[in-house]
Parts: sequence; C-alpha cells; structure tokens
Amino acid sequence: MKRGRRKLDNPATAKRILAAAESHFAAQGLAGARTDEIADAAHANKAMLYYYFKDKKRLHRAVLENLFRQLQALIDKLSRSQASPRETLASFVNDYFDFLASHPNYPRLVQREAMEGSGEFQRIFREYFQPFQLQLARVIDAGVKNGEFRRVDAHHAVFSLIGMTNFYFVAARRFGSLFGDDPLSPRALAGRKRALLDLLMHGLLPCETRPR
Amino acid sequence: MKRGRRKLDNPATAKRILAAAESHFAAQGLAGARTDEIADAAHANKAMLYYYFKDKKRLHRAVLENLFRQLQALIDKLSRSQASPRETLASFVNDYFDFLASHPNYPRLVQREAMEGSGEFQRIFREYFQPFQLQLARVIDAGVKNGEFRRVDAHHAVFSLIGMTNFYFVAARRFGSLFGDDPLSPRALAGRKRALLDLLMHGLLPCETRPR
DNA sequence: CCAATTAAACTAACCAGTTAGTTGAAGAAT
DNA sequence: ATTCTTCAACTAACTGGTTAGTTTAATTGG
Repeated sequence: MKRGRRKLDNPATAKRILAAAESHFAAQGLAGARTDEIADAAHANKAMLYYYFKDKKRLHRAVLENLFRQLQALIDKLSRSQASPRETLASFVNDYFDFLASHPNYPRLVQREAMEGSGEFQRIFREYFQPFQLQLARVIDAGVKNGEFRRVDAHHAVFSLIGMTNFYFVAARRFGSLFGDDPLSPRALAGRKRALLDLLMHGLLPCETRPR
Repeated sequence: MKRGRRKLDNPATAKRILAAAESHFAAQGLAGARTDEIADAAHANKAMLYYYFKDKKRLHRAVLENLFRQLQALIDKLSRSQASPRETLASFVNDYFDFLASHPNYPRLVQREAMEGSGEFQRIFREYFQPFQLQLARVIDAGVKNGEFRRVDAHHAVFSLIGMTNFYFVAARRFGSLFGDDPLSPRALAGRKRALLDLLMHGLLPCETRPR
C-alpha cells in the first residue's frame, strides 16, 4: 500500500495554525481564545482549523501534546544522566530554564490546566507531568541519600523549583517593569537563571559543599 | 433631609454573589465563567448579579479588589515591622502562606491576571501588587545590607518567593496526588509551610547564621 | 483526479445583559 | 390601626449579539 499519494501530515498550514493557537490559548485560555482570531493569526481560513484539528478542544489538546512532546526530551535526558545528583539537577534546571525561555507559552498553558483542567486532561498530566515530577524527585532523593543535599522533602523541593522557575515566565510580562528592561531579553534571562540557580543550590546544599 | 428611606448596602445576596463569582472566576477565568452558573451557585437570580455589580467585568473587578483589600493588611504589617529583616521576612512568609491557605482562590485569580490582564487591571496591580513587591524587596535588601542575608538580588528573590509559595496552591489540587492525602489538609499545609521556609531561609542565609 | 485551500455565507447554540413585573416591608397620611 | 405609597430586593422570561462549527462552490497544483 505504498500508494504513492501525497501524505496529509504536517503541511505548513497545520503548523501555522498550531503555533497561532498556542499563543492564543496561552494568552486567553481555551474559553477566551477565538477560533476566528486563531485562523487569522495563522493566515489560514477558519475552515482549515476544522479540517486539520476537528474542533477547538482537539486543537487545544494538540497544542499541549506538542509542547509536552518537546519537554519529553528533557525528562529523558534527566533519567539517563550518569552524573551526580547535584550536577544532574543543576544541568536540568539549566535546560528547563532554557526550554521555558524558548517556549514562553508553555508555563502559561500548564498553569491554566493546573487551575481548571477539565478532567479530560488528567491523561496528559499523568502521561507527561507526573513522570517529570517523579524523576526530579528521584534525583533530589538520591542527593539527600548520598549527602550532597540537605535533608529536604524531595516532592516539596520539586514543587518549589517548578514554581519559582515558571512564575517568572508567567508573570514577567506584567510585573517585569521592576526589572528595568524587557524581562525576556537575553540579558534579563541570564540574570534570572543565575539568581534561580543560586537560591536553589544554596537552599539545597549543606554548608560545607557550597560553591563560592 | 432625613428622608427616612431604606439603606441599600451589603445585603447578603451581594456577598453570596461575590463569593460564588470568586470561585468561578478562579476556576474558569473571566471568559470561562458563566453568569448563570455564578448566580445559581449564589442561590440568586441572574438579574441580581447585574443589579448589584452592573456587568460581568465589574463583578470580576470587585472580586479582585475584595481580595486585594484583605491582602493589604499583610502589606501594612510588613511595612510597619520593627523586627530584623530576617524575622520580618520569616513572619511575612508565615502570614502570606496562611493568607493563601485561607483564600485559595487568590493565587489562581492573580496568576490569571498576570497571564492576560486586560490592561485595565494594570491599575489594580499598580495599586496593590507593586507596593507589595517593593516592600518585600526592601526588606530583603535591608537584610543583605546588614549582613543577615547573602548578597542576593532582592527583586529576583521576591519573584522566587512568590512563585514557590503560590504554585503549591495553584497546582496542588491537580498534582497533589503525590502528597498522599488532600494537599490542602492542615497536616499537608503545615508540611508545605515548613519545607518552604526551610528552603527559602537556607537559600538566603549565609552559613554562619543558619538555624539548626 | 485528488489533496489542499480559499472566501463567504450560514446555523444553531450559547450566553451576557435586559425587561417587565412581583413582593414585602418601612413610612406617611388619614 | 388601617390604608396607601414607595422603593429596594427579587424573579421569570426574553432578546440579541457572539461564536463554534458547517457547508458550498470555486481554485490551484501535483
């Protein structure tokens, strides 16, 4: 069944719609986003949106799955790491920060789902987010066990880590006036990453092993 | 001018509508919340919603202002504190955590505004949220200057603090399965508060002055 | 031919906001 | 004290604009 026919996956139009939908859903939410506006922003006809994605909810789900699929690479790297917990964690925070910086819609979409999550998104969370959390907690636990980290509760540490990292990207645009220039500029991002790792590592490491 | 007419403020119905609106807006957002559902939840007729609050947007704004007014007490206490920066901060985090625990809709509403904030809410943020951030940053700066804290960037520390504190309340319901029982139970909350203060204080304090 | 695409008009549902009218109690008038 | 008046509080049903989703007819290019 080679069927030399043209394939119908991932034409440019579908990608443009997905990208436009991503930013609209991130900014306005599933209920707030307008399908007409998404189509316009994608320079596509509204009918194409239904042609490729069937309906609004499925488009929204496709957006989430697309992002989580990209995040999956980080989780894989995390679970394959052979380095010490401390190095593994530092490297992960670095990667995760860069992921957020290059996918600024992701944290907003995730926060929204965390707040309402129509129940049918439970599946996505179980499939992507929980392994992510558990893997991180495992790394921290390993660090506690081998004495690299202080005796912290790993799950709480993971929550704190994700919370402080995400919040900047969720809120920066609005509260960022305090940081002077654009909070998403390379300069501001570098400063944020440094501050984040500094606070986190000092919070986790026992005195003796502290850097600097 | 006695004009012994009846008074028209704060009838129970308006309060019930405000409370119902708070949880619906927190869970579904301004666009996602349904006025009919809010009215039903408040055991009121939908028209009463318009009678007391004029329209959906104004009801939403009233919800936010009501919460921020309550938060104001914490900011006042923070700015009046005579204690050391370290004690002031620890006491504030404690109070803020309790505020979130007793107003679980607040962080979700704030996150939503941070994500979309129709521009007309800039006013509310400038009036309530910025002073809150600035006051906190001032406390941390004072701690850095008098040597109680490490040399951290105060604004970044504030972002991290708010992010890690809020995130638990925003996400707990959905991701909280990892914490065993109900993440909003007194037991779980006590554990979270402890973990939070522990990580934050170890992150901020120089080695010599660490507790324990 | 066929997949991809466009433009535009259409519909059905939904939902914010309105209206017209009711109730009940506090005053005022007699 | 009884009746009449007024008005805040409340209700049920309605209206009209908006929006998700559809359809149709026509177009392009492999």
